[in-house]
Amino acid sequence: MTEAVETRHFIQQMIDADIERGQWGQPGDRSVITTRFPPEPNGFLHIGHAKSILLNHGIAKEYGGRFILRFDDTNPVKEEQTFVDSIKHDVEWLGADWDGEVRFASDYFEQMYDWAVELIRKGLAYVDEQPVEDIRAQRGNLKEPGKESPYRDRPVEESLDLFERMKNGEFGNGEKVLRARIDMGSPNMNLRDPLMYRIVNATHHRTGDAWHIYPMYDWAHGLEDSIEGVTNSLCTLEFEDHRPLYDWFIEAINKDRDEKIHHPRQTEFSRLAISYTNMSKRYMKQLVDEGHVSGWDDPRMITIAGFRRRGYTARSLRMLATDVGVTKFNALVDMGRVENMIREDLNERAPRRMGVLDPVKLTITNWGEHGDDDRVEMMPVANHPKDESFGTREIPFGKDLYIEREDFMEDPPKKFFRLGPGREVRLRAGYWVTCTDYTKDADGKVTEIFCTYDPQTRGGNNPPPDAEGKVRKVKGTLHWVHGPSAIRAEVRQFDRLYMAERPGKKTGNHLDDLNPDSLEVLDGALVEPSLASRGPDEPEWEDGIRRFQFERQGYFCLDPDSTSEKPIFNRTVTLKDSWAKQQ
RNA sequence: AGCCCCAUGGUGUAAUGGUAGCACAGCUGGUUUUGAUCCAGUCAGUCCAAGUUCAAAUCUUGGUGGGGCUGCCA
Repeated sequence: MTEAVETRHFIQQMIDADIERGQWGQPGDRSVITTRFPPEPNGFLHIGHAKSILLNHGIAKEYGGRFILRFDDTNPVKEEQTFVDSIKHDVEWLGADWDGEVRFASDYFEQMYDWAVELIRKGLAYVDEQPVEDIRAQRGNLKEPGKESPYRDRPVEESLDLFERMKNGEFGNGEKVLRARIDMGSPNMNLRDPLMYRIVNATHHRTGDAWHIYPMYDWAHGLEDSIEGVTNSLCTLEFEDHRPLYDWFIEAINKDRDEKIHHPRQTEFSRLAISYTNMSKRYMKQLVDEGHVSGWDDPRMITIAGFRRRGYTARSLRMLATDVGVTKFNALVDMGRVENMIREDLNERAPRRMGVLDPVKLTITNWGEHGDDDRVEMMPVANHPKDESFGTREIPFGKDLYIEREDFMEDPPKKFFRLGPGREVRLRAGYWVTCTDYTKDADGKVTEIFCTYDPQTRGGNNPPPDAEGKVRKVKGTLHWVHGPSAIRAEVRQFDRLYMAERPGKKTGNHLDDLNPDSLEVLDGALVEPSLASRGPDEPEWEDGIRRFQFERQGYFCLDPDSTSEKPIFNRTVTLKDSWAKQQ
């Protein structure tokens, strides 16, 4: 055994060095470290956001600093209060508590405006009034440099006047913009006199009609970070080319200024990508809008809400975030890893139950040999095979049972360790039974299985040795339910939404890769009666969602659609199945 | 094509000029009243080329491959 060495990712190492050097104040002061998660409230959060949230929150906590939740609400036409609410809920659910009040970029509009005026005064920004097409054409392209706007050198007073009138709502949408005066010949497109403000005459979800101009991302973002004292502005790789602009704006404000504003450090890391999924908000919206899924929280969706409804725990997502690490490499994480994380968590924490998803009737023919056909025996069974603290419960066993249809074969191969004519199996925590007969309907579907039980195997225990000292053995153990006491339930089984590793890669349309069988609803499942109410062995799940392992089947959670008459269970993930793999 | 970024087993990730390690997956075996779990073992890697150096996954140069950038979105 070698010592487990804690390895620190490149961002942690950079922050360590910054602290040592005194980048943010006194050398060695860790508590200044401030991070933020800056979502735009225009949709639901997905698993990729979870990585970012957990990274930012984790760093702030590790250093004893602050983590800020800030809504980047700079585009009134796309943003809504409902998204603010759902995002707050998701961040909270993940366990990423933020420090202080939730912030909004819109709270800083006045300050940003003042700084923009300063830039105009310094000759670093100007009002352009060309049509959008002209501005676009003048930007040039990847090979050719741009051309300067005819308004680039207009007098400062003129820009000042126009900018104020833009603010006052004197112009229509798109009639004028404020641009930074940088370099139309820069090989970095972001530096070709980028827009700072555009005119949007729309009602903002928080500021109402107070503003007619709204700041662009590049101008606004660094200022928001600066105002909040963010030390480390962490974002994804595609913003790498924006960093020079991020720095330029802060420096432009600080130029010729006595009181310098805080200059955060932007660092980029690779976004989370998972096979058989797509993180595109546009794609997800299309799935919802066109009804390919039931909503943003459809358990097949990779939104945080979707994972939650599927039965994933926040802990499993945190484990995943740690597992995938933080790098600049464009990695593709296998969906199997995500599934392993929830298995690992739920294996430890989920109490065990029995439920038969696709039932077939099994009758014990020798149960009532002494005239007591209705006899029901209560069988004790452990709620967790490895953790005694879960305790035990009692489940009823009697003449009329149900087992899983796939656990019986009329003509089973040798390696099939389950039930077949003449074969003996153990019914978990029940008795050993031997199949003596079965019936089929006109379609050839098995309708009922007849067995005898061995009274010497109560609790599923081995029978006593025979005269020669040999103990009879069985290869298989099946789950089952007692018919008269079982609860009828709906079970929703999910498979991956897309069949392609990278949806849409081949044809350009992700819908082409949709899995037509991603949802299977089983209406006639039967589960043991203990599921009717919360058992003493059920953990205090932080989100209140009841989760179980249905033995030999997988992990399931109770869906909010459940009623008192009919519980609905969502299959979170199957158990690992080496038998299925053999097939 | 201009600029920027990236490259270690199948996958993800360490090694910060000095023994290429860990996890997951796979495979083999053991335990097992879940074909689960658990345990043991095992397979498998530095994109290519040149250079610097006693020593290169690590530094340099060139190539190859992948990603990003031409919204009045963020």
